[in-house]
Amino acid sequence: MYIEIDFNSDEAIYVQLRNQIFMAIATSQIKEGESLPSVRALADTIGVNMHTVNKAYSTLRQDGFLKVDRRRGAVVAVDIDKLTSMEKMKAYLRPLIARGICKGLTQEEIKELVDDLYDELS
Amino acid sequence: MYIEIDFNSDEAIYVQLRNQIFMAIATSQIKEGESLPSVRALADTIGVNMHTVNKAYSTLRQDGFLKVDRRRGAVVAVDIDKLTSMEKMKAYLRPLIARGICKGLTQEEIKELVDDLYDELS
DNA sequence: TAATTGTTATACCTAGAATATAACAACCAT
DNA sequence: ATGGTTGTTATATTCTAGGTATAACAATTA
Repeated sequence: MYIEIDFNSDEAIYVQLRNQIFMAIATSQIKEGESLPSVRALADTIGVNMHTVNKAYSTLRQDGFLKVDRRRGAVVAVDIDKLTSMEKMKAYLRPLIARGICKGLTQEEIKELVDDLYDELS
Repeated sequence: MYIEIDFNSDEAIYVQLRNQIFMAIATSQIKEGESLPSVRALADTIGVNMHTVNKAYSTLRQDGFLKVDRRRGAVVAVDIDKLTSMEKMKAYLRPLIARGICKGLTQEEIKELVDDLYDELS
């Protein structure tokens, strides 16, 4: 699993970490049932504190992407709840779509971006 | 212009403000060339500090949504730069799409959300 | 002249992000 | 059984961002 953190970004490290794990799961670089590196190991390889990784893992667990097994560590286990997922996605999407409309992006242009990204990420 | 701030949200006030102005412009509640309330007036009506509104206006100006005229205040003036807008949209969208793919959302389901939101916001 | 415009400056407080140690129970390999 | 590793929790510290509070400025407007 390739993780790259931009320490000059205004985005929190644990958020960058979370997003990259999203992408790793989406692209099947990590598959359902497989283990993630231990919090200490990952913290060491990317050069951040253990607690920063732990926070990323904790939020991923809380949002239904990981389950924690004492003997196997953090294991990919995605809770599928389509209704909730659609609602969340809609809420996240709303300000982005509004921004795009202001900037003159058409409905088709936005959906082309979705197509591009969906291909890129699956 | 109806602005509603959730003071219990984890989202920063100036970000909520920014997003609602996006939506107001997208839905033509405020139109190109029209003035927004003064920073002091808006701060007063929604019950926050002047500088919080000023920060929202400043970022909107920096991102090409407003132009500031000394005599007319903050005026809606959207800079259309489709290439940059598409790139930004793609960057914002990427982690969201990844999240959706993990949760089992199909390409069509996501595009339906885009359709719904585009209709709602234009 | 008096009031309002965005803007800037300064100071303060609080919460969140990140780091640093340290310890815990549970597990596993040797 | 010992030693090392797992996630987790606790405590403390530093730094930054968000928000508030006054105050002042030049430019504009009534």
